[in-house]
Amino acid sequence: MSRLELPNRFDHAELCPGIYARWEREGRFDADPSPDRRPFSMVIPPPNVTGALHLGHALNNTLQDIQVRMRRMQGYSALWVPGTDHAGIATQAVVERRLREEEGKTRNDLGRDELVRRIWDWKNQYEKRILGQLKRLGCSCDWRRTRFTLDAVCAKAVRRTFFDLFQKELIFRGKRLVNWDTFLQTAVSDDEVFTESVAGHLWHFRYPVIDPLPGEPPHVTIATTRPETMLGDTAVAVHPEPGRALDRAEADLTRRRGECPAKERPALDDQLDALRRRRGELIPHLECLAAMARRGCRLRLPLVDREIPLVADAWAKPEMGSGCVKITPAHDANDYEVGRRCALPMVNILRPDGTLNENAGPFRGLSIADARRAVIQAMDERGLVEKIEPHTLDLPHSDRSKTPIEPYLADQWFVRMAELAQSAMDAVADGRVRIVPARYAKGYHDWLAEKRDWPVSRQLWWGHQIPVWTRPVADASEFDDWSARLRALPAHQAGRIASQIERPSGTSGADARGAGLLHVCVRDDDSELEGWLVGNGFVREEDVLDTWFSSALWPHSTLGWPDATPELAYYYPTSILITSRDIITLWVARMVLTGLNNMGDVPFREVFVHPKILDGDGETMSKSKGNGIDPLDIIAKFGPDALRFGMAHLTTETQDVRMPVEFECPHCEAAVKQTRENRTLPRLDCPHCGRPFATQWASNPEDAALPRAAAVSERFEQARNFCNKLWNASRFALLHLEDYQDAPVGSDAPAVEDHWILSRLGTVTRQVTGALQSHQYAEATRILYGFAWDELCGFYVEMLKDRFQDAVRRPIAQRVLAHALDVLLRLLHPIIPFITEEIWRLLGTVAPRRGLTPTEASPSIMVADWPVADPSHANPAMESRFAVFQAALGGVREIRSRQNIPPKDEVEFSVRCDDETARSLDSMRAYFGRMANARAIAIGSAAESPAPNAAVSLPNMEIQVDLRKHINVDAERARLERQSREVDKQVAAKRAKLANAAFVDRAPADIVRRERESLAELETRLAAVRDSLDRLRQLGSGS
RNA sequence: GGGCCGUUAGCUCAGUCGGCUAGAGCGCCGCCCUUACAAGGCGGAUGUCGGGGGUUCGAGUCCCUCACGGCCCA
Repeated sequence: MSRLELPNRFDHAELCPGIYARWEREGRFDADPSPDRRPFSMVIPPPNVTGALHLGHALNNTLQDIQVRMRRMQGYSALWVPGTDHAGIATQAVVERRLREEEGKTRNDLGRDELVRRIWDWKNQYEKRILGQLKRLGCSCDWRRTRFTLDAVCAKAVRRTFFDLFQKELIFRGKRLVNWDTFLQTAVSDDEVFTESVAGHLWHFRYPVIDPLPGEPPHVTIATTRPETMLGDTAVAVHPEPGRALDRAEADLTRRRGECPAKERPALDDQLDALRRRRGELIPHLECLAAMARRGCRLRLPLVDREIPLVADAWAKPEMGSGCVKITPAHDANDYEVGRRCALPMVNILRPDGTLNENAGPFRGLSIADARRAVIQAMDERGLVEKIEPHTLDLPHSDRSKTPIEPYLADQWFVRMAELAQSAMDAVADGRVRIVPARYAKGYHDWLAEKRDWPVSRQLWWGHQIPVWTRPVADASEFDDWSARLRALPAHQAGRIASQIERPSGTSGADARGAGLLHVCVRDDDSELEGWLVGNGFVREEDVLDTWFSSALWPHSTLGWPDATPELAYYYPTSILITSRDIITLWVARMVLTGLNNMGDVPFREVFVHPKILDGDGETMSKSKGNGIDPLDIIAKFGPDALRFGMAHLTTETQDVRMPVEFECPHCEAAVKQTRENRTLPRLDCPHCGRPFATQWASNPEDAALPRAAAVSERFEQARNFCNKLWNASRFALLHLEDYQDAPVGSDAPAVEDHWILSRLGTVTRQVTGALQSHQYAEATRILYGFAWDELCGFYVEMLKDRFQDAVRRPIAQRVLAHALDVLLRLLHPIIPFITEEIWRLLGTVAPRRGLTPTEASPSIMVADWPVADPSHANPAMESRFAVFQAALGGVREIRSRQNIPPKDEVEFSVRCDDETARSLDSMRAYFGRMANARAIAIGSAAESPAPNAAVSLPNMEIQVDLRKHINVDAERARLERQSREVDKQVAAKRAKLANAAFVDRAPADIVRRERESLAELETRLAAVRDSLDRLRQLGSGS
């Protein structure tokens, strides 16, 4: 398209795909190790393939792209590795749900291979969509290096890591209580669990005492929120020293009462009263029970008719419930610990699907809910229910299936965290990894400090299958025998297999010494060796690894580890990780510890944590709430550059950002505010045009047939308008550069405004570079916006319009303009890459050689040099001269506007000021004509006041506009009176401040001096305003 | 219960070392289709900086406290 017929809008929909395709075709995103350049590298936080990207991803990836584009321009070999995450449990859950809904089948109907194949199909579809979204956003990833956490390269890294940790005995298998999702039938980690308060009951049950001695009660009472778990009870606990424990509880409460605010006191008083009542009623009874526990008293567990001990353990709290607590080690985390302390048996009563197993006796086969009802009824029939109270409890739920979690005793693989966690803590503590903003380091540290072993097995089919083969061994000699056979294998000598023996744990009584399970871990994919193991009775572990296990390796697995690739040598550690705060522990911490373990070095030097995007009500956006925005909807409406600029603009140091969401009516394009009420409705009627439209919730055919409204936000309008402004300023430049000739721009020839814009350009370059390098994205956009809009467009371009009419002054104006635009485009490019590339191309057609010392422009702005401020252009004197001009111009414009003088009518004005100011303004006289349709008739200390006039008093000058033709006395008088009051107030405040001896004595001298100057200036101004007012009054009374 | 964060114009947000006569965008009001741009230009109005206390010559900024909201952990 010719420059002359450039449209007045940048057609992003038309142009962006082609621009992106050209970058890709020309290999602009590709990065390879190059010894002569510094490396910059970054791995994408891999979006999971469960669904499409949302606005949070748009923010995350925009910031990454800004960094990598800037670094590339700065001459780094800048690599951004893209990829996606297989998100084991989430993706399998989505595919299984569809399978059930669409075909009525379960995963077992399909079998492992077929289910996994279907999940791959899903993955392929969504990976394509996700990568497509990233491209639409403009991301400059090296797509040749796209990875997937379940691909062959990552698989190799996962297997090698597992093997290494296994060999170091940092991985082990054991029976542990896990969070069991009975719906998905897998263990989930603590991080995949959320708690929700649920209204329930507290059932008080009686367990008969076997052969009570005289004076001992015939039964003990326990309270439970989960009655069905009594089938798995293996003890009842009472505190060993109930009296003392109660004393401590009371002392604690008393202390809290002393420290708490007054309004909480009554509640604590109530608790204290209850405690004291208890002491009288309960303690003798509990002391008796404690004695019974010491003598080895046993109870009869009703319904399953099992003898269980009464044990003494501090977990039983005398201040709570009946003072006794039932112990179900296989189904409660606290009870599990009691079970271990007291060597209790652990009776599992659940099958993986959440129904009860044979240990539940007559209740076998029932679901948990049914069993609960049946247990309550059976206990009631036996007269063993003492009472039932309402009770709210915090019930853990699976984040994936939204069903209640059952604590469940299962065989699991764990990563031992003690040393690994410590290494990751040290890396942040000593600054090898810097977390920005620093406050997030605390959460990282606290989480790691718990050093909780990481359960890594998942009972899923979608994921990295654990590379361990197991067979039972009956005794020590059989173990020795197998150990010898394994040692004889060549693979063993080559260090490619490792073995561990697992002894049964948690059991008591049975002599398990010698017997156990022999686990063999195989380092590499080796069918021969695996065949040998299977042939010798070893069975491969069916479970797969937690997704985070593979994500934890991402910074080095994507670079080819465990192979010693050139990429790994050159690009590792990566320069920075940019991510969101919710995965600092889950992901960032784990990357640090695996990086240290596998590579001996941290995975990244810096972690930048960016804000989260909330909706207009301050809630997190999510698909299930219906308040999310699809970035593609924003791109369709505003363009990728506007989305990116908008994202950068809201990335401030503080935490989160609210983004009011609105539907865009597909009929009339009116914006309809999204509210808590309407955001989940399947259809809405547009309040503007009255016609109905569908939302994402439309499901019935009638609703779904309606046109769908996109969810958008007006917060991108500013950014879109900015792009448009830039586009049009560039159009102006291109139209006036037709006859551009490159030549060096000397230091003498340029005009005031040239010096000014060059000086400002240097400042802006310095500020923007600093802001982007320190992740102050909002600051960078603010500086660029203000400079481009107000200074370059609002002043510089306006002032060139006259010069362009002048053949003598035209060439230098063209050169400076071309240069200024060139620098501005480069500074903006990382943020708004598409439009800057297009303008760069167009600029190249008229001004291929540009700059103050002309050089050939690069073929793509992507490979142009990042601007560096030239200190010799810094010109504070010229900037302050210009500021005087801007102020004077503003004064004239204000008077025009106040007086309602038609723009076509020229006005005359004078400026009364000191000589220095007069010299500054004198050189700018001509510009008042074009920019304010005003003509200066006098400038200087002797400038006469035309009469009548309207005046505005500014620092060091008074502007007076001749109003003989225009006077609006009332408006002028009102304005001056208001101004007089304002200035008077300021003068009074200043005088008071300076009259304060403490201030004058104690404040720094230059502050005091500035205040004095400021007061003098204000006083002059006040006098001028009053003077004008007096003259106006005379005029008014005379007319 | 513990931790982190927020509360500044009607809305969404800046405000770095305490020196402020507190800013931006949107919205609002007035004028203008001026030959780059009406997604524009020029001008204007709008604030108990959440409440209270303290430190200081001086507090939006530092400290304490209360209220409300959000997030994380238990």
